[in-house]
Amino acid sequence: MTNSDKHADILQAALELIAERGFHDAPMSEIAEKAHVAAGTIYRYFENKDVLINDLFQEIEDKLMEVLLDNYPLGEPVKEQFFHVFGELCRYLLTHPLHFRYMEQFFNSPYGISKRRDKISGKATNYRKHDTLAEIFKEGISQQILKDLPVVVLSSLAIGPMLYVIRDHTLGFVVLEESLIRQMTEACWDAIKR
Amino acid sequence: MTNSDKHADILQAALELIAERGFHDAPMSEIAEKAHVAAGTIYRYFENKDVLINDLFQEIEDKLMEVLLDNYPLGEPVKEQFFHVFGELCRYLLTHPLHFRYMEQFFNSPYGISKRRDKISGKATNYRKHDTLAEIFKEGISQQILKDLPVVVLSSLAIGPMLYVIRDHTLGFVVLEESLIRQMTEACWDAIKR
DNA sequence: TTCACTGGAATGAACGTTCATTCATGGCCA
DNA sequence: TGGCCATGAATGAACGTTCATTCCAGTGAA
Repeated sequence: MTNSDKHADILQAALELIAERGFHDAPMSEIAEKAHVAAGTIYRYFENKDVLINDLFQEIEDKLMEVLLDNYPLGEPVKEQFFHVFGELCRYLLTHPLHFRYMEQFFNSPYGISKRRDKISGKATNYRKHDTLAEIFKEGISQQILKDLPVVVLSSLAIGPMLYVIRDHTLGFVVLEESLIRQMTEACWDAIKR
Repeated sequence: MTNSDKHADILQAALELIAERGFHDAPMSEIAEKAHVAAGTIYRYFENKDVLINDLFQEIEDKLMEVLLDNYPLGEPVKEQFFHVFGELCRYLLTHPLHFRYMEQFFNSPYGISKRRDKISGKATNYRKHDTLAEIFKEGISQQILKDLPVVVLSSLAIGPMLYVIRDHTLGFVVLEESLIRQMTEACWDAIKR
């Protein structure tokens, strides 16, 4: 194969292994094997495992943001914006279960926690991406459409259930068809609307 | 100290270390050190690390169940039962942050996932404990008080947000005072009520 | 030939677990 | 009472394994 892009191959292999088995059961040797590359080769593309893990996170987050901001109903009512983001996010995660499971692992690990801490304290190294959902909530609160609760709490009320259910879906505990997604979205809206 | 209970000491040390740093950053050697015990001694009390981890989970779950079932408003309306369980759970987790963080780690790991799988498929090894919350939801659905959604989904809608917010609380991202808890409980009820 | 890239064996640190040994206690006999 | 022994809990050095990372010989395009 003349056109091999080892950088991408390695990321893909890492994604599959880590999403399925977790950070600690995804040895570099196996990532290498899956990427059809030798163990040492990985280190030509990524300084070490931590960097690989963080790069992969960044890649996924970028893709996700792109999807969320595509066709974004700017200027439309808050409810519409919420349904757009919620729906797209849900659809994306359901069609990309590996990305979902990877993100879940990431946020439940020290990697994700420190990233989150940076973000909330405003020390994000990454300015181009503003927090879409937080903006919607602030707007909704000031328009008295949403309950007057801290943004972090509104986020949890809206997104928390969805993430749980998607997890149950990827684990095979529920089947999330379109109508169920709609009902859930409504229920989450009920939870945050005033 | 004549009255040392090494079994309990080891569990406590494991709890603290694992809750703070995760399963994979809690070596047996350090658990031993923290419990003021030699490495080998742990193996007199627990067959191996997996057993230690599962025993600790069981202990915490038992304590939690005891709290939830204490003063349980049997025969009262569904809403009342829900508020009781929700409130007690919330209070318990907030006053036992180590237990909360441990459970979180556990459920986000292969340990917890297989446990959950057993439970849902009815293969639980542990018959004495019925799933309180699931019972409430089934009752609420049949009385047409709650939305007609799968129990797993209702659970996520009700409990998901709370767990997220408590996490943010233990990480210092929000301060959960009593009024905020009440507002959240109401919001969760809004999400599941018909 | 040169040189950037690759493969995969080698390295060393960290871990869970084992086991030969030590230690502490309580019962027993003189 | 005082000395001895039996029991089994506790110890921690050592072992085997796994892993991330390094190193260097080999390869092929220019």
